[in-house]
Amino acid sequence: MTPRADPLTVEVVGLIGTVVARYYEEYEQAATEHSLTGAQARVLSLLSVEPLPMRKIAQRLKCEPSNITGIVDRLESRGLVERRPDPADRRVKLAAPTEEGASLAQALRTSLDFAREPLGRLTAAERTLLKELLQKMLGVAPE
Amino acid sequence: MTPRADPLTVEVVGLIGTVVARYYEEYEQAATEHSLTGAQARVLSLLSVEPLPMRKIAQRLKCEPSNITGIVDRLESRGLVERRPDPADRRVKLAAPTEEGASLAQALRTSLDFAREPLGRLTAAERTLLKELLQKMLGVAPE
DNA sequence: TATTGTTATACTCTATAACTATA
DNA sequence: TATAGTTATAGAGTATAACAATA
Repeated sequence: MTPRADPLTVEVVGLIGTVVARYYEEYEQAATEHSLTGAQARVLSLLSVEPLPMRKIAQRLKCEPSNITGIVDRLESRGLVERRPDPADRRVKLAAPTEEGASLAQALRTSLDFAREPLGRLTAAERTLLKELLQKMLGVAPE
Repeated sequence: MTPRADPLTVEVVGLIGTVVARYYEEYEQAATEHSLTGAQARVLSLLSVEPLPMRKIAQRLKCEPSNITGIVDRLESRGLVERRPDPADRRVKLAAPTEEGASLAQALRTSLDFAREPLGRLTAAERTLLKELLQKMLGVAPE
């Protein structure tokens, strides 16, 4: 019983597509301004929250673990990330941002103005309403 | 005067990020199910609306025109797209979907259930509200 | 035996620059 | 001379398969 071709749903889907396209463009642009590819920026942002095993990074990015080797290699060669041994399991390598990597991740977050600039057009009440609608749409428990 | 670190805005930005990630995953998955890459699916979808000169495709995808040559080559070698001369300008080649390409584009649209399935969780009134909020956020004229 | 990370390979996407054929 | 499309090239992301080290 999902809504199909009704004009309202089609229009909302189109709007969401526009949001997605704009978000992606701005993300890529922000990454490029910091001399990172999109994939590198995503990995660095992920690691700036907490160091992760290579395997976990692949799971978060939904790609094969073998790809992560190259991405982390490039970040490491720029001194933004380092590989640490995991004391609990010698097979595991934990990727962690260096100080420079952490501050670059911070700068990246700051320049990600998307949704902050457009959200400026909404009042606080409207933002709250949007939050609730997106939560319901995504099936996220409000609290 | 854009809202910065207030918790509400941060939360909405996070939700939009989730929507974007989910949309992209589902788009890539739908493309893969039809043995297309994401880029090929985007080009084919674009052409299914109307045939376009190579140059225009690049503008729409925001990439260099030289990339389009290869993408259209691959679609053409699978019989999904053809290059037609433009009667008005012999430099121009119009890329257009074949019958098979058009029906594949249609199938792709149908399997893009994102936003249709999640939107099913919203009532018609809520979808209208979401539409209006997104329009205001994107600076789109309501009509 | 199973798992972690890596290597090797092949394909696609990407930007840049140089080329061709038209305009 | 300018523009449309292409080719050539190099770098990056991707999946697959096979490998070494460790569990």
